[in-house]
Amino acid sequence: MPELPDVEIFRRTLERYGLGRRIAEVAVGDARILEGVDPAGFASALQGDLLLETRRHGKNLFARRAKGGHLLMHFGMTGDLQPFESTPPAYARVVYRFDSPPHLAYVNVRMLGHIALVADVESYLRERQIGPDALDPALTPEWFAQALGRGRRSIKAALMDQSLIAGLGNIYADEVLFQAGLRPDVPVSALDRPLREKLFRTIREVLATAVRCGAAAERYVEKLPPDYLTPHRGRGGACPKCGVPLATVSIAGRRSYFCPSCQRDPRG
DNA sequence: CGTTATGTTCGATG
DNA sequence: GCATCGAACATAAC
Repeated sequence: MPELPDVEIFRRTLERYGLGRRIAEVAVGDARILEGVDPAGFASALQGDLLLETRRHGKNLFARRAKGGHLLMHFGMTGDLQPFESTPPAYARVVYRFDSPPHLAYVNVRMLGHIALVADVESYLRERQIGPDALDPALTPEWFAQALGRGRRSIKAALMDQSLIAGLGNIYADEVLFQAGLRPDVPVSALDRPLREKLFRTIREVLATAVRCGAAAERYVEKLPPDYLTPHRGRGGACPKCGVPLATVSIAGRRSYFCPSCQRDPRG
């Protein structure tokens, strides 16, 4: 699930159920999800701690700790953050129990994400070379047009590059390009300034819409606007705008779905 | 058994 | 240096 809109939903879940409540007990179901800390150290650090505020940056979720520093959760491809009353859900890798229910479970089937304790958010983002958050209000179309650069790489690869702009993954990069009417395999060098600025506005609009719809690509997909590509990806889907069968192409090792009729190469 | 999946990283290669 | 590609990680579903 977790791209920016999904992680934003997780952030709200954490804010609602986890903020200002004393952490009574932490259970690590699988130590491999922890980064830079062992289960005992992780549990004892958080036991008796309070989470004071949340922050999402791209696909990363941070929570500031009363004891100092931040809890970081990254969700990989299959992560989730779920409240529960008494029995943790399946594949709960870390369980945070408060003094009373509801408690919170970090769920992750494929274990591709990670959880860590970080001292400073800005340093962490710098070390990992994570670029500005895609919904950062300070970003402008002019900035994006410049940041895209002149390289030969495809626009789809650029949109998924977290060091350029953080938050888009395979699903939403496809959605943005669909809404912008651009083929995913167009090299960034083929995009002129007006196209770049339009693309930036589409990024903001698509992400904001997905967040507003409470959209996690899988569970809430039916709540997205009817002309969104996302619900039609896969299994011989058709374009929601013109009905033409979707085409696919492999870019940066990921499958891209696009409408061969609605999405164009600006070079013709 | 093979293929695929919402992410990231690393080594090899062009 | 830049960009792409495949593999790796780990697990389930078809």
